[in-house]
Amino acid sequence: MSKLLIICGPTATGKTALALHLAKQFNGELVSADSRQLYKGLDALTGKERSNDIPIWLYDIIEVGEPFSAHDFVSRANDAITNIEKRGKLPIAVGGTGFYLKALTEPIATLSIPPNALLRKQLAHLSLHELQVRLEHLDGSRWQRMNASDRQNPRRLIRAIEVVTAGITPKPRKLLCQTLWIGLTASPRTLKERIEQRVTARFHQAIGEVKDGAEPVLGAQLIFSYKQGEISKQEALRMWTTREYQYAKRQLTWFAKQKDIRWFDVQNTDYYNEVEAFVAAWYTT
RNA sequence: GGGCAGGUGGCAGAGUGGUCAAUUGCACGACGCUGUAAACGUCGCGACCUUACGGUCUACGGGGGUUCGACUCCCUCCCUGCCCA
Repeated sequence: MSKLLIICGPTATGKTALALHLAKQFNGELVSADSRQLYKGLDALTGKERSNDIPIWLYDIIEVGEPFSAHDFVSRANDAITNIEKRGKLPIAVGGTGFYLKALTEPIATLSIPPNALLRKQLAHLSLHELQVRLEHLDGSRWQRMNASDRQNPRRLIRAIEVVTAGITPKPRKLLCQTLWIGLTASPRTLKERIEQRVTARFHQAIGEVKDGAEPVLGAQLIFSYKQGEISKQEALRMWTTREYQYAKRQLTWFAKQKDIRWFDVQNTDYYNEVEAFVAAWYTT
């Protein structure tokens, strides 16, 4: 059975660096599972890391403003994985977008129901309450299954109505791979420090990547404000760091539910060797 | 030294006699999320007790006063900003 190695975890833990290292050890190629590194450009803003000899799939595949969904990700990632395997190499999915990784490994039936632009446009005018009533009428059980948070989330309600309206749910394509999940983590304090360092180091280059502040990436708006002279560099850095750290915590919340992840603390000086041994044991069986 | 404007919870900033442990935003904490996921949403956020309903205490610069009752009114002191000297 073919294998897929997965490296996940919050931002700024060195996932890509580790993945590249493992790719060299185990003859692999990377498949990025990051919803922002898909964008062309924005290297500093999204913290891309590149390699001269290891290919990284799914970097730089869309323009800013171009729509892209988890479904698109699954389909392109599957193609990449197939391609890598065909050449006898080990695919290594690496990234911090938990939903993408989950969708890739546990195919989701309704994911293949495409967005209905017209419906979305109509529903966009409705109030939260109207959306709730609409969904409850259309499919009471679907409404019942939603939790208190999602019931108050217009985006979720609209998608639910969209799914229910679409009716038939095609069978998802099952990923036939033996997966190994590796998570990188660190204490909150270390995480914050690493984020701060990273953000500071990339600030200068990031300035050049921000045009109007509307780039769909953390920090873009702040950097734009800085360019406009509205806030100081120090403030911009501090706020960007805060945003990134908040994001890291959301990622940790997400991954905490993923029970099959084997976690490694990046503060442990020997973790590269531990990961290598762990992967080797799985890879050679 | 004189005049004016202010001092409210980690920060910003509402509140101007009771319905205020105090609107709101940020930060912070926890969480949810099966086609926007670095997005989107929910909850909590003085202390203590209670499974909960709820209760007790301490708080709106310090002190004093008026009042049944003050973050809100009065006096005084301290501090900050602006203006005049």
